[in-house]
Amino acid sequence: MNDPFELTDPSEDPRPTTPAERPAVYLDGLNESQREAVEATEGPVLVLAGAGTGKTRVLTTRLAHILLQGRARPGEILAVTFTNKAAREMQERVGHMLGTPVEGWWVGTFHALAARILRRHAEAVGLKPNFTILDTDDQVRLIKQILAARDIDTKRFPPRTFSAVIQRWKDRSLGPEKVSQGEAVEALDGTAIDVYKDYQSELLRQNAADFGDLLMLCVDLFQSQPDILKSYQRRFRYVLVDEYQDTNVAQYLWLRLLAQGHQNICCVGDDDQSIYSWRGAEVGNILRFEKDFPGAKVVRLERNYRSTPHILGAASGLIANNEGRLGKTLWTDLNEGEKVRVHGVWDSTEEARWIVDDMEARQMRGESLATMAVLVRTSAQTREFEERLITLGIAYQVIGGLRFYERQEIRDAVAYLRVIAQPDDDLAFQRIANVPKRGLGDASMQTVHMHARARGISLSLAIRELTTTDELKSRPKKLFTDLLNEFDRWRVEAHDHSPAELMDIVLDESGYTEMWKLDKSIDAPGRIENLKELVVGLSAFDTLTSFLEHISLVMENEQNKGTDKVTLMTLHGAKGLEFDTVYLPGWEEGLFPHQRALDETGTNGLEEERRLAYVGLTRARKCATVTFAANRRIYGQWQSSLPSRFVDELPAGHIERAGELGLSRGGFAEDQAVFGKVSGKASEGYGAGWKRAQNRKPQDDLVFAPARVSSGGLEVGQRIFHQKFGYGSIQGLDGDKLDIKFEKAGMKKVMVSFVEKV
DNA sequence: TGAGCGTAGTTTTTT
DNA sequence: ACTACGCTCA
Repeated sequence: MNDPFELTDPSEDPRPTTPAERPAVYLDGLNESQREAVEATEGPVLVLAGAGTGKTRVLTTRLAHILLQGRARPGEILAVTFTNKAAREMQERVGHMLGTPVEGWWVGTFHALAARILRRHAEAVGLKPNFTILDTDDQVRLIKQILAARDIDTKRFPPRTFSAVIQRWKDRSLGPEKVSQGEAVEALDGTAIDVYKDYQSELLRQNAADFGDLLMLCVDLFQSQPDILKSYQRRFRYVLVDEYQDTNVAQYLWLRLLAQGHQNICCVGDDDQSIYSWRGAEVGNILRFEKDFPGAKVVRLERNYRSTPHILGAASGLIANNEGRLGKTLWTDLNEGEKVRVHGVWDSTEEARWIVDDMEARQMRGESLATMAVLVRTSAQTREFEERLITLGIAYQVIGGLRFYERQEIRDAVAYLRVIAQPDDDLAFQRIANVPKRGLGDASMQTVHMHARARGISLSLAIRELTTTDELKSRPKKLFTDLLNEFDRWRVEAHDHSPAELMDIVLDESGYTEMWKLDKSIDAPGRIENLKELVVGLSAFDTLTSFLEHISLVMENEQNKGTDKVTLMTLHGAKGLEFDTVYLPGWEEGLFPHQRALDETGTNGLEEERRLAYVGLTRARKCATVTFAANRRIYGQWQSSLPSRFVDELPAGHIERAGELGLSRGGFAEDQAVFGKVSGKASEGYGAGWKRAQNRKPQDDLVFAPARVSSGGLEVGQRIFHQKFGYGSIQGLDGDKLDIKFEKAGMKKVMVSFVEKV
């Protein structure tokens, strides 16, 4: 595998051999606005690329155009993406367009590019060039230790909460000293800022950086060292950014600093597809572009090449309910096609059955399974689909879930390599010090820990110092010394062995593989397989350092393609993909839009959920099907649910109720009786949600009564039970929501359908 | 050190 | 309903 960042100095880059005068055949076939986006090479450009409007084509053609015109050498171009997949695709497609692989240009993810810059100037921010990059798991483990040292109650504030707060600060490029007084006092009772300070100094001590640091420290570097910044500004004559709507403040600052001089920055994005605010993305970055870069050219790509008019119409009608959009009008030349099907079912089991049966019918008609996808709001929803698919013997793949390097055995093995590469890597050392069991239990680790902390040194160093004192008992002292000697030996071995060979040696000599061989549990053989796979993967690397960089920043899920399979994944995972046939199950209030999005971020949350629905619909080329169930199991309990408000927002002219409704009527009959009983009492204060449901003319027969509360009598003072918040009493009625004072959780606004009378 | 038990949490995910 | 965790006790 190539290191994507193998870089030659720009002066060594060969000039493109193609003369600029050559007729630009690669521009043929672009529509007018696409061409405009490609040809506007100078100055700031914002390309608002609606779903399916040929964004990737524009990006790659623009890059090729800059190179072919001789405006820049490859090394003078910076192309930034969010995912490795996107970076790889860009690399491949530009190479393909030019007929030769492009080498020496800076294409990659924000994090990989920032890491690369940071390694060159590590000393300027207090790191060494071989610093370790910590992942989420490492972060949390480190925070746990800090909380323990500070005696903070992890019951009240779990480590993850601190991790999240710190990450959000880093997303905004706020180091501990830059967090405002007000925020510092407020966050987690003022403890977060102290933990943040400890966390940062501990990272420096361990010569490590987390994902957020890569951007934040790079911004710090640029701001504190104008000369360094200038050198990069001069180097990168053209800057290109994909998925701009997903950038956070740190990334925005990073880009702005780099593009400040020449202002040749082209950002491509779609505000309607911004679905990552929960991990720090700021839609504001895209909405503000013209202010940040005065004189910016804005190009709208509105011609859609993917979906039929009905699908496009449904999606556009839906997204029109959002406010504060930059606004685009998607259109297409394609034939009308089918309307978006909307289908109500009794419960989630029936939903899975109905959808999978529909897929099977298509397969019988000769449609390939690979053209079909089920896009869910939450990953738990895939389970019932899997069960049904297994029953019918239909091949499927679930995208998402645990990744290769997130598995325990892989992380352990990598931890050995990390300690070899960097003796100060305490997190890695702790992970494997007693794995396999060496008799180094908590007690002796504690002693080492205390000494290390007191002296402000790494665990390895602490052990070395302790070998001359009596603080450790003689047995653990010897065991620790043996372990350190092993590592010293492996470090020597590392000189004349490839990383793969070294891994082999270490796994063998440490007894790690042996440990799993002796393990009787069912997943042990699989783990040994994974370790073998790791060694194979390692053989592509020449140096330990390049491998470690790869595993923390570039490594991804291997998805065995080839066989014809249906795809199951979350809506988030589907961004950027397309399928002929798309199924969108679970369009119910509380699930989609998700209750937590509504509770935690209100209107903004709702709008983001709506964008998610928009993303889902626009994945479909030919056929989109929305379904919702009257009953669904949530946290193990059956709850009744109302169709999502998004169902109402789909323009009537573009949808059709699926013909098979009759199938589910049997199921409804029972419900209708309940419904009748309830509706008589509706006037007693069921609220607008109920009325909304009952007034819904076109879909009257798709409306369900929440069985839970159907015995009526929801009024102020009523005692209720909520699955998540426990017991409480109703304080007020507000539409389909209730204001409830919970005994433990305090005041909350919750959905009618989620409470039970007690 | 490890099994057994009780409690809390259960949206989305990249790097 | 299910899981993952942290704690207790043998």
